[in-house]
Amino acid sequence: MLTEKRQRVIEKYLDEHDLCQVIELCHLTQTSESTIRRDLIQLEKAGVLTRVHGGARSIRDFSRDVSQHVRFGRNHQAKIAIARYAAHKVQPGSYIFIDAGTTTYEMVPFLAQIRDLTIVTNGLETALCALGHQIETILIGGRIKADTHAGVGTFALKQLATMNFTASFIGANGLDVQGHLMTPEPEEAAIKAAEMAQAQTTYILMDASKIGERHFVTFGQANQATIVTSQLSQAAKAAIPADIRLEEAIYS
Amino acid sequence: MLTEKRQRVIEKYLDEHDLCQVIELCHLTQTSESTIRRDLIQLEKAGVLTRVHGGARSIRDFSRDVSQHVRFGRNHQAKIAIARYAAHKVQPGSYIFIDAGTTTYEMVPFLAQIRDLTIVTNGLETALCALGHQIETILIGGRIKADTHAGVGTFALKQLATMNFTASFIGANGLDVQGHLMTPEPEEAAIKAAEMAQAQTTYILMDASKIGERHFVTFGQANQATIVTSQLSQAAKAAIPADIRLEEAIYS
DNA sequence: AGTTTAATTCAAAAAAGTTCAAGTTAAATC
DNA sequence: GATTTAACTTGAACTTTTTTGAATTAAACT
Repeated sequence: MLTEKRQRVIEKYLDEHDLCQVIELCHLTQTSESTIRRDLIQLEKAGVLTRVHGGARSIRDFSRDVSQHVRFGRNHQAKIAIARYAAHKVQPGSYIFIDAGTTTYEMVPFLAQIRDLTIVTNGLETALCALGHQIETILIGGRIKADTHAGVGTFALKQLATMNFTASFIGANGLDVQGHLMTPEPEEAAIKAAEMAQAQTTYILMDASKIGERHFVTFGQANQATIVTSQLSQAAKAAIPADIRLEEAIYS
Repeated sequence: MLTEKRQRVIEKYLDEHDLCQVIELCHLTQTSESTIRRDLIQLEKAGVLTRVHGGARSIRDFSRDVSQHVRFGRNHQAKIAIARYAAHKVQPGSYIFIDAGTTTYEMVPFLAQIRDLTIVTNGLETALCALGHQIETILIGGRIKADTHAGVGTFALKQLATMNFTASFIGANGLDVQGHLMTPEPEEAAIKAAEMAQAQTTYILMDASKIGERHFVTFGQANQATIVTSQLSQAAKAAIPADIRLEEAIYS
Protein backbone atom coordinates (compact mmCIF):
# COMPACT_ATOMS: atom_id res chain seq x y z
CA MET A 1 0.00 0.00 0.00
CA LEU A 2 1.12 3.51 -0.81
CA THR A 3 2.33 5.59 2.12
CA GLU A 4 0.01 8.33 1.01
CA LYS A 5 -2.92 5.96 0.86
CA ARG A 6 -2.15 4.50 4.23
CA GLN A 7 -2.01 7.88 5.90
CA ARG A 8 -5.31 8.79 4.39
CA VAL A 9 -6.84 5.63 5.73
CA ILE A 10 -5.56 6.62 9.15
CA GLU A 11 -6.98 10.13 8.84
CA LYS A 12 -10.34 8.84 7.74
CA TYR A 13 -10.49 6.24 10.46
CA LEU A 14 -9.62 8.85 13.05
CA ASP A 15 -12.21 11.22 11.71
CA GLU A 16 -14.82 8.57 12.25
CA HIS A 17 -13.62 7.17 15.53
CA ASP A 18 -11.94 10.18 17.21
CA LEU A 19 -9.51 7.86 18.90
CA CYS A 20 -7.67 4.73 17.87
CA GLN A 21 -4.95 2.35 18.88
CA VAL A 22 -1.76 1.61 17.00
CA ILE A 23 -2.73 -2.06 16.80
CA GLU A 24 -6.07 -1.25 15.17
CA LEU A 25 -4.28 0.71 12.47
CA CYS A 26 -1.82 -2.13 11.93
CA HIS A 27 -4.66 -4.52 11.21
CA LEU A 28 -6.49 -1.94 9.16
CA THR A 29 -3.53 -1.23 6.90
CA GLN A 30 -1.71 -4.55 7.13
CA THR A 31 1.56 -3.00 8.24
CA SER A 32 3.86 -3.12 11.24
CA GLU A 33 3.70 -0.98 14.34
CA SER A 34 6.90 0.76 13.31
CA THR A 35 5.31 2.00 10.15
CA ILE A 36 2.16 3.15 11.86
CA ARG A 37 4.19 5.00 14.47
CA ARG A 38 6.18 6.71 11.77
CA ASP A 39 2.96 7.69 10.04
CA LEU A 40 1.52 9.02 13.26
CA ILE A 41 4.63 11.10 13.88
CA GLN A 42 4.33 12.60 10.42
CA LEU A 43 0.62 13.23 10.70
CA GLU A 44 1.05 14.81 14.08
CA LYS A 45 3.67 17.12 12.65
CA ALA A 46 1.22 17.97 9.88
CA GLY A 47 -1.35 18.88 12.51
CA VAL A 48 -3.83 16.18 11.56
CA LEU A 49 -3.88 14.33 14.85
CA THR A 50 -2.49 14.19 18.34
CA ARG A 51 -0.51 11.22 19.46
CA VAL A 52 -1.42 9.67 22.80
CA HIS A 53 0.07 6.71 24.59
CA GLY A 54 -1.20 3.66 22.76
CA GLY A 55 -2.54 5.40 19.70
CA ALA A 56 -3.77 8.72 18.39
CA ARG A 57 -6.58 11.17 18.86
CA SER A 58 -8.34 13.38 16.39
CA ILE A 59 -7.10 16.95 16.65
CA ARG A 60 -10.49 18.46 17.29
CA ASP A 61 -11.63 15.94 19.84
CA PHE A 62 -11.99 17.66 23.15
CA SER A 63 -13.12 14.64 25.07
CA ARG A 64 -9.48 13.77 25.83
CA ASP A 65 -8.58 11.56 28.73
CA VAL A 66 -11.93 10.09 29.65
CA SER A 67 -12.85 8.72 26.28
CA GLN A 68 -9.29 7.55 25.94
CA HIS A 69 -9.71 5.38 28.98
CA VAL A 70 -13.03 4.32 27.55
CA ARG A 71 -11.49 3.04 24.40
CA PHE A 72 -8.40 1.46 25.81
CA GLY A 73 -10.18 -0.10 28.75
CA ARG A 74 -10.11 -3.77 29.61
CA ASN A 75 -13.41 -5.37 28.60
CA HIS A 76 -13.66 -3.14 25.61
CA GLN A 77 -14.65 -5.85 23.16
CA ALA A 78 -17.40 -7.10 25.45
CA LYS A 79 -18.65 -3.56 25.92
CA ILE A 80 -18.85 -2.97 22.21
CA ALA A 81 -20.76 -6.19 21.74
CA ILE A 82 -23.23 -5.21 24.45
CA ALA A 83 -23.56 -1.74 22.98
CA ARG A 84 -24.18 -3.07 19.47
CA TYR A 85 -26.81 -5.43 20.76
CA ALA A 86 -28.54 -2.71 22.73
CA ALA A 87 -28.46 -0.32 19.79
CA HIS A 88 -30.60 -2.77 17.81
CA LYS A 89 -33.43 -2.15 20.23
CA VAL A 90 -33.71 1.47 19.13
CA GLN A 91 -36.52 2.38 16.74
CA PRO A 92 -36.46 5.22 14.19
CA GLY A 93 -38.17 8.40 15.35
CA SER A 94 -37.76 7.69 19.05
CA TYR A 95 -36.40 9.72 21.94
CA ILE A 96 -33.94 7.71 23.93
CA PHE A 97 -31.81 8.35 26.97
CA ILE A 98 -28.17 7.30 27.01
CA ASP A 99 -26.62 7.22 30.44
CA ALA A 100 -23.11 8.60 30.98
CA GLY A 101 -20.60 5.76 31.05
CA THR A 102 -18.24 3.72 28.98
CA THR A 103 -20.49 0.92 27.79
CA THR A 104 -23.39 3.16 26.83
CA TYR A 105 -20.95 5.50 25.09
CA GLU A 106 -20.13 2.71 22.68
CA MET A 107 -23.73 2.62 21.48
CA VAL A 108 -23.45 5.95 19.73
CA PRO A 109 -21.71 4.87 16.51
CA PHE A 110 -24.34 2.16 16.08
CA LEU A 111 -27.12 4.71 16.44
CA ALA A 112 -25.84 6.97 13.68
CA GLN A 113 -27.83 5.15 10.99
CA ILE A 114 -31.20 5.35 12.70
CA ARG A 115 -33.55 7.93 11.22
CA ASP A 116 -35.13 10.79 13.17
CA LEU A 117 -33.48 9.82 16.38
CA THR A 118 -33.07 12.20 19.30
CA ILE A 119 -30.77 11.16 22.06
CA VAL A 120 -30.69 12.65 25.52
CA THR A 121 -27.68 12.07 27.71
CA ASN A 122 -25.98 13.32 30.84
CA GLY A 123 -22.54 12.31 29.58
CA LEU A 124 -20.40 14.99 27.99
CA GLU A 125 -18.36 12.60 25.91
CA THR A 126 -21.49 10.79 24.79
CA ALA A 127 -23.01 14.10 23.67
CA LEU A 128 -19.90 15.12 21.75
CA CYS A 129 -19.67 11.74 20.11
CA ALA A 130 -23.32 11.86 19.08
CA LEU A 131 -22.92 15.35 17.63
CA GLY A 132 -19.96 14.07 15.68
CA HIS A 133 -22.26 11.46 14.18
CA GLN A 134 -24.84 14.09 13.19
CA ILE A 135 -27.34 12.91 15.77
CA GLU A 136 -29.81 15.34 17.32
CA THR A 137 -28.57 15.64 20.89
CA ILE A 138 -29.98 17.00 24.11
CA LEU A 139 -27.73 17.20 27.12
CA ILE A 140 -28.82 17.03 30.72
CA GLY A 141 -26.93 19.78 32.50
CA GLY A 142 -26.19 20.23 36.15
CA ARG A 143 -23.08 19.85 38.21
CA ILE A 144 -20.52 17.86 36.27
CA LYS A 145 -18.70 15.14 38.17
CA ALA A 146 -14.97 15.45 37.64
CA ASP A 147 -14.27 11.72 37.36
CA THR A 148 -17.06 10.51 35.11
CA HIS A 149 -18.00 13.79 33.39
CA ALA A 150 -21.64 13.11 34.08
CA GLY A 151 -24.27 15.72 34.85
CA VAL A 152 -25.76 15.15 38.33
CA GLY A 153 -27.50 16.99 41.16
CA THR A 154 -30.77 18.85 41.49
CA PHE A 155 -30.36 20.86 38.31
CA ALA A 156 -30.00 17.64 36.38
CA LEU A 157 -32.86 15.90 38.16
CA LYS A 158 -35.18 18.82 37.62
CA GLN A 159 -34.42 18.91 33.92
CA LEU A 160 -34.89 15.17 33.63
CA ALA A 161 -38.26 15.29 35.33
CA THR A 162 -39.79 17.14 32.38
CA MET A 163 -38.72 14.62 29.77
CA ASN A 164 -40.20 11.31 28.66
CA PHE A 165 -38.22 8.70 26.80
CA THR A 166 -39.13 5.82 24.55
CA ALA A 167 -36.29 3.93 26.16
CA SER A 168 -33.42 4.50 28.59
CA PHE A 169 -30.05 2.77 28.27
CA ILE A 170 -28.30 2.78 31.60
CA GLY A 171 -25.03 1.41 32.88
CA ALA A 172 -24.80 -0.39 36.22
CA ASN A 173 -21.85 -1.41 38.37
CA GLY A 174 -23.47 -4.24 40.24
CA LEU A 175 -26.41 -6.65 40.35
CA ASP A 176 -27.10 -9.01 43.23
CA VAL A 177 -29.28 -12.09 43.54
CA GLN A 178 -32.15 -10.01 44.95
CA GLY A 179 -32.19 -8.00 41.74
CA HIS A 180 -30.73 -4.80 43.16
CA LEU A 181 -29.13 -2.60 40.55
CA MET A 182 -26.22 -0.82 42.20
CA THR A 183 -23.65 1.90 41.70
CA PRO A 184 -21.05 3.35 44.10
CA GLU A 185 -22.14 6.98 44.01
CA PRO A 186 -25.35 8.42 45.54
CA GLU A 187 -25.72 11.33 43.13
CA GLU A 188 -25.31 9.16 40.08
CA ALA A 189 -27.70 6.67 41.59
CA ALA A 190 -30.33 9.39 41.93
CA ILE A 191 -29.91 10.31 38.28
CA LYS A 192 -30.08 6.71 37.14
CA ALA A 193 -33.29 6.21 39.10
CA ALA A 194 -34.78 9.28 37.40
CA GLU A 195 -33.61 8.03 34.01
CA MET A 196 -35.53 4.81 34.64
CA ALA A 197 -38.61 6.61 35.94
CA GLN A 198 -38.96 8.74 32.81
CA ALA A 199 -38.62 5.86 30.36
CA GLN A 200 -41.23 3.56 28.87
CA THR A 201 -38.63 0.79 28.66
CA THR A 202 -35.30 0.50 30.45
CA TYR A 203 -32.25 -1.44 29.33
CA ILE A 204 -29.44 -1.99 31.79
CA LEU A 205 -26.05 -2.49 30.16
CA MET A 206 -23.43 -4.30 32.21
CA ASP A 207 -20.73 -6.74 31.29
CA ALA A 208 -20.83 -10.14 32.93
CA SER A 209 -17.99 -9.35 35.34
CA LYS A 210 -20.31 -7.06 37.28
CA ILE A 211 -22.99 -9.60 37.97
CA GLY A 212 -22.79 -10.64 41.60
CA GLU A 213 -20.94 -7.47 42.57
CA ARG A 214 -22.32 -5.22 45.29
CA HIS A 215 -22.00 -1.44 45.61
CA PHE A 216 -23.07 1.28 48.01
CA VAL A 217 -26.30 2.54 46.45
CA THR A 218 -29.23 0.74 44.86
CA PHE A 219 -30.92 2.75 42.13
CA GLY A 220 -33.46 0.25 40.83
CA GLN A 221 -34.84 -3.25 40.57
CA ALA A 222 -33.70 -5.61 37.84
CA ASN A 223 -37.24 -6.80 37.08
CA GLN A 224 -38.13 -3.28 36.00
CA ALA A 225 -35.70 -3.52 33.11
CA THR A 226 -34.06 -5.71 30.52
CA ILE A 227 -30.47 -6.59 31.36
CA VAL A 228 -28.10 -6.69 28.39
CA THR A 229 -24.82 -8.35 29.20
CA SER A 230 -21.91 -10.32 27.73
CA GLN A 231 -21.43 -14.08 27.83
CA LEU A 232 -22.01 -15.35 31.33
CA SER A 233 -19.63 -17.45 33.36
CA GLN A 234 -21.04 -20.22 35.59
CA ALA A 235 -20.41 -18.05 38.63
CA ALA A 236 -22.36 -15.23 37.08
CA LYS A 237 -25.29 -17.49 36.23
CA ALA A 238 -25.55 -18.52 39.85
CA ALA A 239 -25.79 -14.88 40.92
CA ILE A 240 -28.65 -13.97 38.61
CA PRO A 241 -32.00 -13.30 40.27
CA ALA A 242 -34.93 -15.46 39.21
CA ASP A 243 -37.52 -13.06 37.77
CA ILE A 244 -35.36 -11.31 35.27
CA ARG A 245 -35.29 -10.45 31.59
CA LEU A 246 -31.67 -10.96 30.57
CA GLU A 247 -30.11 -11.04 27.12
CA GLU A 248 -26.57 -12.08 26.27
CA ALA A 249 -24.76 -10.21 23.53
CA ILE A 250 -22.52 -12.72 21.79
CA TYR A 251 -19.27 -11.53 20.28
CA SER A 252 -16.59 -13.40 18.43
CA MET B 1 1.50 3.58 -27.52
CA LEU B 2 2.13 7.23 -28.17
CA THR B 3 3.67 9.26 -25.35
CA GLU B 4 0.89 11.77 -25.67
CA LYS B 5 -1.77 9.11 -25.48
CA ARG B 6 -0.10 7.44 -22.53
CA GLN B 7 0.06 10.61 -20.52
CA ARG B 8 -3.57 11.28 -21.29
CA VAL B 9 -4.39 7.86 -19.89
CA ILE B 10 -2.42 8.61 -16.74
CA GLU B 11 -4.21 11.91 -16.24
CA LYS B 12 -7.59 10.33 -16.70
CA TYR B 13 -6.83 7.48 -14.36
CA LEU B 14 -5.61 9.91 -11.73
CA ASP B 15 -8.68 12.08 -12.08
CA GLU B 16 -10.79 9.06 -11.31
CA HIS B 17 -8.68 7.54 -8.59
CA ASP B 18 -6.98 10.51 -6.90
CA LEU B 19 -4.03 8.33 -6.07
CA CYS B 20 -2.19 5.62 -7.94
CA GLN B 21 0.91 3.47 -7.92
CA VAL B 22 3.58 3.32 -10.59
CA ILE B 23 2.96 -0.40 -11.02
CA GLU B 24 -0.71 0.17 -11.72
CA LEU B 25 0.16 2.58 -14.49
CA CYS B 26 2.66 0.10 -15.95
CA HIS B 27 -0.04 -2.51 -16.29
CA LEU B 28 -2.52 0.03 -17.53
CA THR B 29 -0.28 1.29 -20.30
CA GLN B 30 1.82 -1.81 -20.89
CA THR B 31 5.09 0.01 -20.40
CA SER B 32 8.07 -0.13 -18.07
CA GLU B 33 8.50 1.65 -14.77
CA SER B 34 11.18 3.84 -16.27
CA THR B 35 8.76 5.22 -18.80
CA ILE B 36 6.04 5.84 -16.28
CA ARG B 37 8.48 7.62 -14.01
CA ARG B 38 9.56 9.81 -16.86
CA ASP B 39 5.94 10.59 -17.63
CA LEU B 40 5.22 11.41 -14.01
CA ILE B 41 8.20 13.76 -13.87
CA GLN B 42 6.91 15.56 -16.94
CA LEU B 43 3.34 15.72 -15.71
CA GLU B 44 4.45 16.99 -12.34
CA LYS B 45 6.43 19.73 -14.04
CA ALA B 46 3.33 20.53 -16.06
CA GLY B 47 1.40 20.86 -12.81
CA VAL B 48 -1.02 18.04 -13.51
CA LEU B 49 -0.09 15.89 -10.56
CA THR B 50 2.10 15.56 -7.50
CA ARG B 51 4.54 12.72 -7.26
CA VAL B 52 4.62 10.70 -4.05
CA HIS B 53 6.85 7.79 -3.19
CA GLY B 54 5.51 4.82 -5.11
CA GLY B 55 3.14 6.72 -7.34
CA ALA B 56 1.33 10.00 -7.80
CA ARG B 57 -1.57 11.98 -6.48
CA SER B 58 -3.98 14.21 -8.32
CA ILE B 59 -3.27 17.89 -7.86
CA ARG B 60 -6.99 18.55 -7.69
CA ASP B 61 -7.30 16.64 -4.49
CA PHE B 62 -7.50 19.16 -1.71
CA SER B 63 -8.58 16.78 1.00
CA ARG B 64 -4.94 16.69 1.94
CA ASP B 65 -4.47 20.43 2.20
CA VAL B 66 -7.58 20.80 4.30
CA SER B 67 -5.70 18.96 6.98
CA GLN B 68 -3.49 21.99 7.30
CA HIS B 69 -6.16 23.17 9.68
CA VAL B 70 -3.86 23.84 12.57
CA ARG B 71 -6.22 26.68 12.65
CA PHE B 72 -6.29 28.33 15.91
CA GLY B 73 -8.69 30.73 14.26
CA ARG B 74 -7.80 34.16 13.03
CA ASN B 75 -7.16 36.40 15.98
CA HIS B 76 -6.02 33.78 18.41
CA GLN B 77 -3.43 35.91 20.16
CA ALA B 78 -5.92 38.74 20.58
CA LYS B 79 -8.47 36.34 21.99
CA ILE B 80 -6.05 35.05 24.57
CA ALA B 81 -5.18 38.59 25.61
CA ILE B 82 -8.85 39.47 25.98
CA ALA B 83 -9.48 36.27 27.93
CA ARG B 84 -6.59 36.93 30.29
CA TYR B 85 -7.77 40.46 30.91
CA ALA B 86 -11.33 39.34 31.58
CA ALA B 87 -10.18 36.59 33.93
CA HIS B 88 -8.65 39.22 36.22
CA LYS B 89 -12.13 40.50 36.91
CA VAL B 90 -13.10 37.29 38.65
CA GLN B 91 -13.14 37.25 42.45
CA PRO B 92 -12.51 34.18 44.65
CA GLY B 93 -15.64 32.48 45.91
CA SER B 94 -17.85 33.73 43.11
CA TYR B 95 -20.25 32.02 40.74
CA ILE B 96 -19.58 33.11 37.18
CA PHE B 97 -21.08 32.28 33.84
CA ILE B 98 -18.83 31.53 30.88
CA ASP B 99 -20.60 31.65 27.53
CA ALA B 100 -19.89 29.00 24.90
CA GLY B 101 -17.38 30.27 22.34
CA THR B 102 -13.70 30.41 21.51
CA THR B 103 -12.74 33.66 23.24
CA THR B 104 -14.46 32.85 26.51
CA TYR B 105 -13.02 29.33 26.33
CA GLU B 106 -9.57 30.83 26.58
CA MET B 107 -10.43 32.29 29.98
CA VAL B 108 -10.52 28.89 31.64
CA PRO B 109 -6.77 28.33 32.15
CA PHE B 110 -6.51 31.76 33.77
CA LEU B 111 -9.32 30.87 36.16
CA ALA B 112 -7.66 27.76 37.47
CA GLN B 113 -5.81 29.61 40.24
CA ILE B 114 -8.85 31.35 41.71
CA ARG B 115 -10.07 29.81 44.97
CA ASP B 116 -13.60 28.52 45.56
CA LEU B 117 -14.74 29.35 42.11
CA THR B 118 -17.77 27.78 40.48
CA ILE B 119 -18.22 28.27 36.80
CA VAL B 120 -21.42 27.73 34.90
CA THR B 121 -21.30 27.34 31.14
CA ASN B 122 -23.37 26.21 28.19
CA GLY B 123 -20.27 25.21 26.21
CA LEU B 124 -19.27 21.56 26.24
CA GLU B 125 -15.63 22.23 25.52
CA THR B 126 -15.50 24.96 28.11
CA ALA B 127 -16.94 22.57 30.71
CA LEU B 128 -14.45 19.83 29.88
CA CYS B 129 -11.58 22.27 29.95
CA ALA B 130 -12.66 23.61 33.33
CA LEU B 131 -12.99 20.10 34.73
CA GLY B 132 -9.49 19.42 33.48
CA HIS B 133 -8.32 22.34 35.56
CA GLN B 134 -10.05 21.04 38.68
CA ILE B 135 -12.65 23.77 38.62
CA GLU B 136 -16.12 23.13 40.01
CA THR B 137 -18.31 23.14 36.92
CA ILE B 138 -22.02 23.34 36.23
CA LEU B 139 -23.23 22.82 32.71
CA ILE B 140 -26.36 24.27 31.20
CA GLY B 141 -28.00 21.45 29.31
CA GLY B 142 -30.56 21.55 26.55
CA ARG B 143 -30.39 20.91 22.85
CA ILE B 144 -26.78 21.04 21.73
CA LYS B 145 -26.07 23.00 18.57
CA ALA B 146 -24.00 20.90 16.20
CA ASP B 147 -21.76 23.73 15.03
CA THR B 148 -20.91 25.54 18.25
CA HIS B 149 -21.54 22.75 20.77
CA ALA B 150 -23.54 25.16 22.86
CA GLY B 151 -26.60 24.27 24.90
CA VAL B 152 -29.66 26.22 23.68
CA GLY B 153 -33.45 26.09 23.62
CA THR B 154 -36.14 26.03 26.25
CA PHE B 155 -34.49 23.40 28.42
CA ALA B 156 -31.42 25.58 28.64
CA LEU B 157 -33.36 28.78 29.26
CA LYS B 158 -35.42 27.19 31.99
CA GLN B 159 -32.35 25.93 33.76
CA LEU B 160 -30.66 29.31 33.47
CA ALA B 161 -33.65 31.12 34.93
CA THR B 162 -33.05 29.55 38.34
CA MET B 163 -29.41 30.62 38.60
CA ASN B 164 -27.80 33.88 39.67
CA PHE B 165 -24.27 34.83 38.79
CA THR B 166 -21.76 37.22 40.24
CA ALA B 167 -20.67 37.92 36.69
CA SER B 168 -21.32 36.68 33.15
CA PHE B 169 -18.65 36.57 30.46
CA ILE B 170 -20.26 36.52 27.06
CA GLY B 171 -19.00 36.52 23.51
CA ALA B 172 -20.55 38.73 20.83
CA ASN B 173 -20.23 38.77 17.05
CA GLY B 174 -21.11 42.38 16.44
CA LEU B 175 -21.57 45.81 18.02
CA ASP B 176 -22.96 48.80 16.18
CA VAL B 177 -22.87 52.50 16.90
CA GLN B 178 -26.26 52.34 18.61
CA GLY B 179 -24.82 49.93 21.14
CA HIS B 180 -26.61 46.82 19.87
CA LEU B 181 -24.86 43.59 20.82
CA MET B 182 -25.47 41.12 18.00
CA THR B 183 -25.07 37.50 17.04
CA PRO B 184 -26.24 35.60 13.93
CA GLU B 185 -28.33 32.96 15.59
CA PRO B 186 -31.71 33.53 17.35
CA GLU B 187 -31.43 30.62 19.77
CA GLU B 188 -27.99 31.60 20.92
CA ALA B 189 -29.14 35.18 21.20
CA ALA B 190 -31.92 34.12 23.55
CA ILE B 191 -29.43 32.29 25.73
CA LYS B 192 -27.03 35.21 25.79
CA ALA B 193 -29.84 37.55 26.82
CA ALA B 194 -30.70 35.20 29.69
CA GLU B 195 -27.06 34.97 30.68
CA MET B 196 -27.01 38.77 30.99
CA ALA B 197 -30.29 38.92 32.87
CA GLN B 198 -29.13 36.52 35.57
CA ALA B 199 -25.83 38.29 36.22
CA GLN B 200 -24.95 41.12 38.56
CA THR B 201 -22.27 42.26 36.14
CA THR B 202 -21.82 41.41 32.47
CA TYR B 203 -18.62 41.43 30.48
CA ILE B 204 -18.81 41.20 26.71
CA LEU B 205 -15.72 39.72 25.11
CA MET B 206 -15.15 40.56 21.46
CA ASP B 207 -12.02 41.24 19.48
CA ALA B 208 -11.74 44.59 17.74
CA SER B 209 -12.50 43.18 14.29
CA LYS B 210 -16.13 42.69 15.32
CA ILE B 211 -16.78 46.26 16.31
CA GLY B 212 -18.89 47.90 13.64
CA GLU B 213 -20.14 44.53 12.35
CA ARG B 214 -23.86 43.86 12.18
CA HIS B 215 -25.65 40.52 12.58
CA PHE B 216 -29.17 39.19 12.49
CA VAL B 217 -30.19 39.23 16.15
CA THR B 218 -29.62 41.75 18.94
CA PHE B 219 -29.34 40.16 22.37
CA GLY B 220 -28.51 43.16 24.50
CA GLN B 221 -27.40 46.75 24.91
CA ALA B 222 -23.75 47.65 25.27
CA ASN B 223 -24.38 50.11 28.10
CA GLN B 224 -25.64 47.22 30.24
CA ALA B 225 -22.20 45.66 30.20
CA THR B 226 -18.46 46.20 30.11
CA ILE B 227 -16.91 45.52 26.70
CA VAL B 228 -13.51 43.86 26.79
CA THR B 229 -11.75 43.99 23.44
CA SER B 230 -8.35 44.06 21.76
CA GLN B 231 -6.46 47.10 20.49
CA LEU B 232 -8.78 49.26 18.43
CA SER B 233 -8.17 50.47 14.94
CA GLN B 234 -9.23 54.00 13.94
CA ALA B 235 -12.17 52.56 12.05
CA ALA B 236 -13.26 50.63 15.12
CA LYS B 237 -13.04 53.71 17.34
CA ALA B 238 -15.39 55.55 15.02
CA ALA B 239 -17.95 52.76 15.33
CA ILE B 240 -18.06 52.74 19.13
CA PRO B 241 -21.24 54.07 20.71
CA ALA B 242 -20.92 57.02 23.06
CA ASP B 243 -22.21 55.80 26.43
CA ILE B 244 -20.07 52.73 26.81
CA ARG B 245 -17.68 51.12 29.27
CA LEU B 246 -14.94 49.69 27.10
CA GLU B 247 -11.57 48.25 28.09
CA GLU B 248 -8.74 47.36 25.75
CA ALA B 249 -6.65 44.29 26.54
CA ILE B 250 -3.10 45.01 25.40
CA TYR B 251 -0.96 42.16 24.19
CA SER B 252 2.57 42.07 23.01
C1' DA C 1 7.06 -4.80 41.03
C1' DG C 2 5.42 -6.27 35.93
C1' DT C 3 3.38 -5.21 31.59
C1' DT C 4 2.54 -2.47 27.69
C1' DT C 5 3.90 1.05 24.54
C1' DA C 6 7.43 4.05 22.45
C1' DA C 7 11.97 5.26 20.65
C1' DT C 8 16.18 3.68 18.43
C1' DT C 9 18.91 1.18 15.56
C1' DC C 10 19.98 -1.69 11.71
C1' DA C 11 19.53 -4.71 7.76
C1' DA C 12 16.45 -5.99 4.02
C1' DA C 13 13.29 -4.54 0.62
C1' DA C 14 11.22 -1.32 -2.39
C1' DA C 15 11.31 2.56 -5.11
C1' DA C 16 13.61 6.33 -7.39
C1' DG C 17 17.41 8.15 -9.94
C1' DT C 18 21.12 7.30 -13.42
C1' DT C 19 23.25 5.57 -17.27
C1' DC C 20 23.49 3.27 -21.56
C1' DA C 21 22.45 0.41 -25.51
C1' DA C 22 18.80 -0.69 -28.64
C1' DG C 23 14.96 0.71 -31.18
C1' DT C 24 12.06 4.57 -33.65
C1' DT C 25 11.20 8.31 -36.22
C1' DA C 26 12.15 11.93 -39.35
C1' DA C 27 14.79 14.78 -41.80
C1' DA C 28 19.05 15.06 -44.54
C1' DT C 29 22.08 13.15 -47.63
C1' DC C 30 23.50 10.43 -51.51
C1' DG D 1 13.89 6.19 -53.52
C1' DA D 2 17.13 4.19 -50.49
C1' DT D 3 20.45 5.09 -46.98
C1' DT D 4 22.50 7.72 -43.37
C1' DT D 5 22.48 10.44 -39.48
C1' DA D 6 20.72 12.88 -35.57
C1' DA D 7 17.12 13.41 -32.16
C1' DC D 8 14.31 11.12 -29.44
C1' DT D 9 12.08 7.29 -26.87
C1' DT D 10 12.28 3.11 -24.56
C1' DG D 11 13.63 -0.76 -21.42
C1' DA D 12 17.13 -2.86 -18.77
C1' DA D 13 21.09 -2.77 -15.58
C1' DC D 14 23.00 -0.52 -11.95
C1' DT D 15 23.48 2.87 -7.91
C1' DT D 16 21.43 5.69 -4.50
C1' DT D 17 17.76 6.91 -1.61
C1' DT D 18 13.67 5.94 0.90
C1' DT D 19 10.77 2.96 3.25
C1' DT D 20 9.90 -0.91 5.94
C1' DG D 21 9.93 -4.55 9.69
C1' DA D 22 12.36 -6.78 13.30
C1' DA D 23 15.27 -6.51 17.35
C1' DT D 24 16.76 -3.98 21.08
C1' DT D 25 16.57 -0.53 24.49
C1' DA D 26 14.08 3.04 26.96
C1' DA D 27 9.95 4.93 28.77
C1' DA D 28 5.28 4.95 30.41
C1' DC D 29 1.38 3.00 32.49
C1' DT D 30 -1.06 -0.12 35.94
